[in-house]
Amino acid sequence: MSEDIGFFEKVYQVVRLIPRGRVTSYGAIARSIGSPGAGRMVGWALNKSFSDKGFIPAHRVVNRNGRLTGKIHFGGKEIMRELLISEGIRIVDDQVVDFSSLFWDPLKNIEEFPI
DNA sequence: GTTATGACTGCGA
DNA sequence: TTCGCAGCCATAA
Repeated sequence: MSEDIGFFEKVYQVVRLIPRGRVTSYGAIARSIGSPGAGRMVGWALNKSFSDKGFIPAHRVVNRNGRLTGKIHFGGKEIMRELLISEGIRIVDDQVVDFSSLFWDPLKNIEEFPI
C-alpha cells in the first residue's frame, strides 16, 4: 500500500507533484505526509535525494517565508535561483516574489490524488 | 539502546 | 521591526 513507503519516499512523492512555476514550504510537506513538525527532515530528505534518487524539484521547496534557505545545498548559491527563474518565478533578495500567490498546498492536491 | 543533528515553525521579548 | 528560544519529528552515528 502507499503507506509502506518510508518518510523520505513520501517527501519525494509530494515534491514531485509540485507544479512547474509553483512553490511550497517544508512544513506544508511535512504536514501533508502526516508528520507535522518534521519540516527539518523534509530538507534533509531532499538533500539525500540528490544521490539516492533522480531529479527532484527541490528548488520549488522553500521555507514559510518564501526564502531560499536551501540554496546552499544546490552546489551553487545561484543554482536554486536560476532554476526558479527559468520556471517563471521571480526572486528578489533570495525570496520568492508574490510567494502567497505561487504557494502550492500539498494537502489540497493529496485530497484529490492520494499517494 | 542513547545522543546529536537539521534545507523548519511559532511565539515571545 | 529584528533577534532569540523552545518544540517538533525522523535519520545517522
